[in-house]
Amino acid sequence: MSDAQGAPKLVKKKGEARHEAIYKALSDAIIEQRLKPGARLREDALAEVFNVSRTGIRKILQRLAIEQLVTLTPRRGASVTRPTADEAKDVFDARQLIECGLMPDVARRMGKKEAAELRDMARQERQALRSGQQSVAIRLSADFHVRLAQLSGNAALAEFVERLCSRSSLILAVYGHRGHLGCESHDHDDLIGYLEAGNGERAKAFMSRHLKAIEASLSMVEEEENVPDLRQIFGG
Amino acid sequence: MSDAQGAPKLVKKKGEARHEAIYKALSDAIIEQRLKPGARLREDALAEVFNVSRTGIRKILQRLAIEQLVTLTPRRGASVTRPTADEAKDVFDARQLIECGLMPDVARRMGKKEAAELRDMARQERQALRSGQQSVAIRLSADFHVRLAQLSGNAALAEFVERLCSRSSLILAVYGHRGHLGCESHDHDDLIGYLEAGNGERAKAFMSRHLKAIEASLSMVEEEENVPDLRQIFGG
DNA sequence: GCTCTCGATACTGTATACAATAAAATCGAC
DNA sequence: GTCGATTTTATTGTATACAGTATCGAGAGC
Repeated sequence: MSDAQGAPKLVKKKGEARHEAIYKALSDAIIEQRLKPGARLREDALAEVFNVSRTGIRKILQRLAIEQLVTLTPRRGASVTRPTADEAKDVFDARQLIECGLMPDVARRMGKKEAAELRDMARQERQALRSGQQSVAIRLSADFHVRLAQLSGNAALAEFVERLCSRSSLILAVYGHRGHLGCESHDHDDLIGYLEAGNGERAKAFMSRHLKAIEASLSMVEEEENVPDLRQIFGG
Repeated sequence: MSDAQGAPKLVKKKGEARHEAIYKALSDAIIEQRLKPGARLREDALAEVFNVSRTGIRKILQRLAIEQLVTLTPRRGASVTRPTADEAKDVFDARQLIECGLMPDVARRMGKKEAAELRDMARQERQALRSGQQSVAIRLSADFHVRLAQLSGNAALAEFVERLCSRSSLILAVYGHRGHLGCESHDHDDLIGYLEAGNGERAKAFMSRHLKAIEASLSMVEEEENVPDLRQIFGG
């Protein structure tokens, strides 16, 4: 899993899949902070790096804009969204309401297979953290929360959680200190325990503390911006 | 308000605003069921009706697809989404969780000005209902719920409610009987009363009953599809 | 030396043209 | 007469070319 999906490899998949791959490469790069908030994303440059025309790039940028990972300024183009403190508060309040509210349903539907899958995800996350890949760990943590929401069986809410987790990753990447990661090492394992025991109310309370702890760990200090080298980041 | 924004008037607004107008015309047409679920939306036809090139239309269709008002099938093009019963359940469960959870915050921030604005919206809704414009009333009802969510001060959750209300309108347009509208005549006024009195808990309970009542009023019978005449619908 | 204006440049916004593919219709065979 | 294969057509996917606009730099005036 080392440096992950680094280079898109210029594989000539047909249509659909190619765009999806570019989308994922971009969103991962943003979430893992290889593309830092404020970085401009020029259509020409991206088109060249990924070997597609600007048409396809624009489609992807628009999607990322709707998910609020990039900001689309009318005649200035796209740039990686720089989340504000207010937005951060809204996002974590929303997660508090939705994710906690989902826990009873998740507990009800949690089976052996699901629990095993979640434990595996938690394990991968710890491993990334141990090997110093903090930003990768942040993304894996988000994946965990999303998978959890999907287990509730409500697709609409799961999608919202997915959006909120993406934004959270961006927020964590910007405002989280190095060394003090948002999700404590064993929180996720403890949570799985409560859910597997069918104790929805306890899981709900635990999730609430868990999210509060993440939010409390943020330090609201902004970093400076710099010009990104797309070729280096994507290895194109 | 009669036949509303029927023809886009071919006004040559510059760029931004033009697309926004087309987007609104389309989403309103879908929500008010002038474009029925399953109706195909051909890019050429839309481009001609709205006097823009396919490029702009595609952008708008993609946005509508993300909001799940239209369904984008890979090489088949766009069609108005036909919500399933499962989706309807998810949407109303999600509204139950989010909108009810928001009521305490809304009650806390509700002032005289906000209450007056909401009462005016409720009045317009009743008026549309009285004059037999059921689908317009459905849209106005959605606007009311969205405005309410915005008053909570949480932009992220307000956006989610907006999405859920759009989908609800589509669901109501499809599954609601004629004559028995989702939102009862005075429910919204009663709700404003509780909120203005600062009684968040009571408002929360009332909203819960309100949403349950809407969902219970649905009859899960599907209608047949037919080919739409875009020129007639948009008056182009 | 500073600021304001004018020009060049770089980038996005939009349309159009071309290629690819899936649905439909027609023709032929059984 | 019906089923199947092939051609035709309709519609989306993609790239490219052109136009418009904002930004940056240079030069002149104060």
